[in-house]
Amino acid sequence: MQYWLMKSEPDEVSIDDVMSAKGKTVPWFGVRNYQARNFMRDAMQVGDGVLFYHSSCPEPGIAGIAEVVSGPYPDATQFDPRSHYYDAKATQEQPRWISVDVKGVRKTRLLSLAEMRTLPQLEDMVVLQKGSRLSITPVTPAQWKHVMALLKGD
DNA sequence: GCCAACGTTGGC
DNA sequence: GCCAACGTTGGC
Repeated sequence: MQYWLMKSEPDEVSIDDVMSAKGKTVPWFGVRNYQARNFMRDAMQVGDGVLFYHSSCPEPGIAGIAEVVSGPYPDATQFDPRSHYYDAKATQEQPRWISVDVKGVRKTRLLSLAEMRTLPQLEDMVVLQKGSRLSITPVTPAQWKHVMALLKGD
């Protein structure tokens, strides 16, 4: 059992989109970075906890709690020429990119990036490190607990 | 829109 | 394998 922070642009998939999706579950598509892909492929397990983070938006920050509900499988968008995420070098036989399914647990108040940066308990979070751009980053149990406590009831 | 930081590509 | 050029991310 591990914990992750996963970034999504709310214009594309917001926490509200997840909570209103069928089964509150969405495929995590569009990851096109090998490090992030490898986390999904090699480390993530069903039941892992996810901090759902809104990025590239007016108020970036943690917007909800989710969980991993599938193992890795090929990301369908890599095969779709009309998709923004199309990858001509990917084939059905040899896919390059993968998805996992993520299920919304609950929407929370926004724990903004600015607030996160004020919390000493979170200062070592990978996502807060200078220059960190990875869309999927590990979260320690202590960090997870602290965020859960902060968002309890919100 | 700016720009720092990082990732990828491709020539050599 | 090196590394310059270019592309992307993402906060501000």
